[in-house]
Amino acid sequence: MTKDDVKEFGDIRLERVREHVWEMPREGDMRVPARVLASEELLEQIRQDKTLEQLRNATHLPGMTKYAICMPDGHQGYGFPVGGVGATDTEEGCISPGSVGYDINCGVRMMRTNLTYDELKGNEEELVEALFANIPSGLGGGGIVESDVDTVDQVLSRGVDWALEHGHAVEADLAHCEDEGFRPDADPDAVSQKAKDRGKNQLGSLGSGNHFLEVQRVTDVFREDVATEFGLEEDQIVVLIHCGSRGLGHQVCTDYLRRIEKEHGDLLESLPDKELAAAPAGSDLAEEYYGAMCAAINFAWVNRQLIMHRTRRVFERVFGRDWEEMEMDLLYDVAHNIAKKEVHDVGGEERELFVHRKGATRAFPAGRPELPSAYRDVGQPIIIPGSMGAGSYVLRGGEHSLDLTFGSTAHGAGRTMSRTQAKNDYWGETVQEELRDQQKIYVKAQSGATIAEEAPGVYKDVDEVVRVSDELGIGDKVVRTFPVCNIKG
DNA sequence: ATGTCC
Repeated sequence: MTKDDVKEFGDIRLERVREHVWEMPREGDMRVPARVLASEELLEQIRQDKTLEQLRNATHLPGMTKYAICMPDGHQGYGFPVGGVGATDTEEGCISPGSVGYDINCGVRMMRTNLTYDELKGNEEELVEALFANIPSGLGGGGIVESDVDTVDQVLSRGVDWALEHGHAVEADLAHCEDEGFRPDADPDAVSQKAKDRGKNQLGSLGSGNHFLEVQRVTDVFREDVATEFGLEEDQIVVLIHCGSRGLGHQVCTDYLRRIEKEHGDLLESLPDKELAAAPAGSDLAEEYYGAMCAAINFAWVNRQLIMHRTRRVFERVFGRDWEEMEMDLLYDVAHNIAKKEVHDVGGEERELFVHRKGATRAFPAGRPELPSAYRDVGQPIIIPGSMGAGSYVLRGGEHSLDLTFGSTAHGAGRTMSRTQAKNDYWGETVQEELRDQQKIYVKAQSGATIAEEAPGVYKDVDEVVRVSDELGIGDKVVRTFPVCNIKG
């Protein structure tokens, strides 16, 4: 090992295993080593906040298997880093709400169209206004569906099938969603009344922060054969939707963190950070949290489904054609804040694990039984949103993902500065005008502050994040897109 | 992320 193969950041030591793979050796009470998957450039950003310390803390969780992993877009989060993957044994391990995240099943879906950028050009203002007027966004209530608690119960237990029954989906939408838009382990009774009350008027709403809906055009195709399988080609218009489970998921996380802290204080005492609070596998609370989390996952899938279906109607009005004629079909929907029971090979043994992916995307390669038939032979589509000035990527689950990351890759570009800092450095209206005048990107938001907080300059280089994913073979580049219209909270 | 503290 040469000097360049070792990095010392305070008391944290990283050793280069090979290109883009850094290992934090096991020491003290760490149960396993940790790994950071990053280029030198991204590692230099990752080391700036508490990410590495949080990653080390995560290795203390009971039942942690192989290693705790930080993705190339990793940054500091609540307890467990955003961009973190941790797999714990479902019998001897634990489940940790902070390692899933507050926004349960925050995720991304992409819808294709058969429109080209040339056909859309000139209609950007009308389209962005129509989308903004018809798709609820921002903090607080107001959704596409104004429901009651009974309806919320149906959504929680049935997922996208509920949307299908009520005319907000077609069969093909279910077939092109992670888990077919339905987690059977959902237990609506484990979701508090308060959480349901928060969710009942938020079904079909974007929310705020980094959530958005973006019309994009495909600018680059890297793997022609896979792009063809995904129905993607250069100059095609696509729609990307990024949002989660709103107040409902947030309340589920809050409720269970509080209960777990109280009822499993002994486990809490053994952890280096109280924010990692976890329920031991097999305990009543672990079961309840898993059921509630799965219910919140279903809620988020319905949320994205309602927004997508409404988007079809908006396009119909703006372009004067039926959505079916514009072939507005769902490519795929991926979750990036989730914990799931999955079977993985660990040292030659098949084991069932809770795979916590917090700000990390499932990236299963061809052949995994969980994949829908459309993608079983090619690998799952992965959608990686970048900033509103940079564009996004579609990847394909890479052949090394099961070995390296429990079948996971990055989830986005990752912030480089706080929201407070961003508001000091940027002015929303200026950002909006520059995007329009210099890049022909039309942005409309509820609040100028949100535009400032989400200015392209506050994000890491999505190209660099994706390059690392591609070179490691965990998620392979398929196409790149560029923003056309963006609406947000 | 989030009715940005019950």
